[in-house]
Amino acid sequence: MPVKTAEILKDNQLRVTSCRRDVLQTFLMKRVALSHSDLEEELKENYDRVTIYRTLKTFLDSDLIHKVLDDSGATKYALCLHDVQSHDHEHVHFKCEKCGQTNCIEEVSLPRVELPSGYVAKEMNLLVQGICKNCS
Amino acid sequence: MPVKTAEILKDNQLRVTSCRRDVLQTFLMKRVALSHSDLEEELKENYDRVTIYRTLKTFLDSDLIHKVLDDSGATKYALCLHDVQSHDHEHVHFKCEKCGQTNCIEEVSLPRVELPSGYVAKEMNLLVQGICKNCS
DNA sequence: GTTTATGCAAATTCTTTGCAATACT
DNA sequence: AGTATTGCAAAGAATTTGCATAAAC
Repeated sequence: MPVKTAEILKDNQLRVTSCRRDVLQTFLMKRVALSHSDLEEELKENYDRVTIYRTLKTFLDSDLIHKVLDDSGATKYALCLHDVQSHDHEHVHFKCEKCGQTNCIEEVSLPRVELPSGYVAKEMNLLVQGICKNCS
Repeated sequence: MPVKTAEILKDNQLRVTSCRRDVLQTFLMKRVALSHSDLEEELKENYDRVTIYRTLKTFLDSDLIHKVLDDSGATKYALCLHDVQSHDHEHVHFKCEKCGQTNCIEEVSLPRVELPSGYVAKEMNLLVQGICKNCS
């Protein structure tokens, strides 16, 4: 178990617990958006369902993760580690219809969208669905 | 009760029932994305919760409505009536942080996004969050 | 008359809350 | 030692399924 996870938690003023480290580690390894049930699947031997819910909430509050839009109904989350210089509030995600995985596309930045007057945009999320690199 | 709803249902090879007409009518009147519970709120005197779920599923299968992305966890739906000449698979929605309403922005078309090679896009959904025209 | 939709009951799944025991700093 | 986190039980939403009745074609 790398120390990296402990450092990330400390950097975010969070107590270092093994559940938090393991959840963080799972995000780092999988590198795709994960739902609560994905994490539960992965970690249910070790941690209670409720603890995983609370861990996600804690990470969300600390902006360590963010919600990833999904049309499946399940709420998914992804890490936010790369956000300091890039645009914090613009996310492009790709969801593959074959393998079901959703990942952040970092190579692409969201084009400016001109909204009708009166609208103030604070955050933009683009979800592209189709076939991913691995499945095509 | 306008006949319009019956025609729309027939055009989509669906049986004309009063629940379907009322759900459709609600979408036509409200002109914003609605969740199951929004509809239940509106129609609970008349129809069972389950029937509304099934109506939504039927409409979804017929492409009469589509899912609207939302980061609140609740699944929202919107009508797809304007889709013949416009781009069927590109939706821009705006969710207001003040009033909570989500609506389709028809004035804006989604700019082309260049994906890394290997990716095939079939559908794109942009969710913009901020303050809407009415609340600003 | 045949097929499809509805309502009700009940089962599942998803998420949250309270509280005592435990782990972190 | 003091504070925050965890696990367990249980409550509360959200969603699905089965089946008999009712409505649509």
